[in-house]
Amino acid sequence: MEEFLPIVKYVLKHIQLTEEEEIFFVSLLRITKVKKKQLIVQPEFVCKHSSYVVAGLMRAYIIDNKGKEHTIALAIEDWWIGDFNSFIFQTPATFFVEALEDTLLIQLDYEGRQRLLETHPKFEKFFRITLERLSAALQQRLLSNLSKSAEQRYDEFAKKYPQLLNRIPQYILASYLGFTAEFLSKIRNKKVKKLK
Amino acid sequence: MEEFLPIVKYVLKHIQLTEEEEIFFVSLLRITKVKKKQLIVQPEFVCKHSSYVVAGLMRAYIIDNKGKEHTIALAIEDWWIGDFNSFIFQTPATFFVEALEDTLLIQLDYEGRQRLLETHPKFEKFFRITLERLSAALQQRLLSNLSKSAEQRYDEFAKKYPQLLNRIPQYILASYLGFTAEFLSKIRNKKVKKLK
DNA sequence: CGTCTATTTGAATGTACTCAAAAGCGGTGG
DNA sequence: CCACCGCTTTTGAGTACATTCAAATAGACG
Repeated sequence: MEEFLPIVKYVLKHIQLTEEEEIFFVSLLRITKVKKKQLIVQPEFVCKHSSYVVAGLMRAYIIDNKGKEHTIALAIEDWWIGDFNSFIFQTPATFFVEALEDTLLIQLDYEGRQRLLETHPKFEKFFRITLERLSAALQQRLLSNLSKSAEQRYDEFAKKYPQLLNRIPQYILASYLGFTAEFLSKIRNKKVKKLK
Repeated sequence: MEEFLPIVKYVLKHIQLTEEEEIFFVSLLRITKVKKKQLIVQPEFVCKHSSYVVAGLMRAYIIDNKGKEHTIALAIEDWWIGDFNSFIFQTPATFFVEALEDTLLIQLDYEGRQRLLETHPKFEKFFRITLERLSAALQQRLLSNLSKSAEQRYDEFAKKYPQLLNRIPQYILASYLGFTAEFLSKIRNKKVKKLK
């Protein structure tokens, strides 16, 4: 049970659980270890699990029709990742989900989630709250893309996730922020020069 | 009660209700009529209601530090609108929410929603499902902004919401899609010329 | 109608992209 | 432990997509 502690703590932040509820919840989970560069979701296949990151770093991305990657989500410790659309509606994925570092995941599959919600409706509240936060974050990111320049978005990210800045390859960060790796390099270079 | 039928139908799409539940839910609602250009939310004030559009058209937008408007959401019949962050966390709004047409709203205030969730946990499921759909839609829009050109985004919108195309002023549509009104005009002009 | 707001048009500009090549860096095997 | 290979980052020149600003035109509403 020890190994499921992080996710249980996460759930307890949002709802209270009896011992029975906790045990049932944990019984639906499984541990998965993935190595750097390994894919856990890919286009055409249905995304069967929602994955909670215990340790490590994951990302979800697409490849557009020009062959360019666009990072739709990043997830470090205590975050969730997957192809959201594919998981919720159990339709073929459009994203790749890969490990950027060796990563330890705790996974809940779709059937498990369904059973959990049917037998323990208390978890509806848990998912409702986490979805509120997800929606709020997505809206903020959209707003940022609509109203800010590339450099402003970079600064915003650097301020919000300083610990991530040196953990993610720059070409991936660029694809997350919505511009090219070359341009990110130029933004950084400009900042270095300014400091002198 | 008649006037609350649209919203009740909307809820019934996602969860089943007993007569008691339906009556209690409706007791928490109120009808609001807003005229074109009228604001129902503005920055600094807390967004107290979640608004369901019965008839008409609303939009949520911000004004950035250069004085430009960015439309974060549009809502026609059978959609919800508000300053999501402000409503969920009951913090000061950052958006304006205004009517683009004379609009009939049904509103649920924050306290009402809280009471509803506390006394009728069944509604957790309702909000969970609607939030799943909201998140999925936001993610798709973000993806579109990350990976597509202005013209492609316009085409996508035109295909997805043909009925909205001639109902929204073009400068607002442009601010929703993430480019300027002038550029939208040029995109449209180009299309007209191609047809000849 | 007249006025106010929205759309169009054009020229100049800017931000970010493309492509290609060089430099840097990190891991792996000999 | 060093040399090499592959991947990431940097650099620069040329380009493209989209913006800005200003003025003209078209539309909507009282």
